[in-house]
Amino acid sequence: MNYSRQREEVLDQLSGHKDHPTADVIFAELRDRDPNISLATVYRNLKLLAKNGTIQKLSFVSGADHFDPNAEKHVHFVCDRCGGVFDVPMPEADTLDEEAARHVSGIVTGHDLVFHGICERCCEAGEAE
Amino acid sequence: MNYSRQREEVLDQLSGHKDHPTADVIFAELRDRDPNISLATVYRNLKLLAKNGTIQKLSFVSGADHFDPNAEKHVHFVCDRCGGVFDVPMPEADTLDEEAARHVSGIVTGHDLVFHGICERCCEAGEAE
DNA sequence: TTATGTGCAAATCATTTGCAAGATC
DNA sequence: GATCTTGCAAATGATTTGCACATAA
Repeated sequence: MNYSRQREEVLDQLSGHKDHPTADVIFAELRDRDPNISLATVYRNLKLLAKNGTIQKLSFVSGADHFDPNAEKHVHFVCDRCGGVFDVPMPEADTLDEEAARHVSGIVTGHDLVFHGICERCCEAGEAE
Repeated sequence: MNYSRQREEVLDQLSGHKDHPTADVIFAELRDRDPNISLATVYRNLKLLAKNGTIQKLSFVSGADHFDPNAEKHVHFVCDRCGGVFDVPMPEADTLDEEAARHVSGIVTGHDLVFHGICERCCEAGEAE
């Protein structure tokens, strides 16, 4: 894989997010810095970075895919009000695959665990009304 | 909601599946019985049935949405070889929301838990090679 | 006979791809 | 200079929608 300025910008921009944005959010933000960057390039690089294990693609939210700068598998939380995707530190989830293996007749290789609800920020915004 | 033959057919066809098919699979199957049914009608009725709680839409598999004739929340298993989606009886998952609430600063209302792996049938097919 | 539901085709949204031009090694 | 990457526009796949016609209550 050759170096590319655009790829570095994409990774850079994604890394600055604590929520896990979609490709078009990254694209819109990058356009300010680099008005010529194209959406296709953002998609291509996010895909590439996910494939080589630098980042992680989150496909479990309905609608567009989200991207997580942390490639390690972990638990997520989706706010059903604002659509934001956040991390959940939850070590209890580490044993889930072994538990599932007892209930499944095939081979279990991993899992996705995603909680839904209302994030702190949206809860506060709701109270203020 | 009025009665409609097409809606009944859609529910009927979905209910006959132990895996959880996509809209276009249902559509292709129904075309045999009812050559005039349209894909839009299948989508409309699946959406309607999901909204009124008769069935459940599964959006966590990448690619097209899958539909589950059982509207009760439960654990799923996705075969990464054949793409099939199956149920996993796993009572341990019932306490996950309470556990997550301890790690999340917002409100937790539910979760999706999906295991990945190779289903029994694909395992057997693999051995036979 | 009014509200709903249908079929079709066109529209929309997310994502990918072909291709000629530009950047990297 | 050969290979990789980009930008753009067109293509693709999943899903939705507008509209005139058909059906249910």
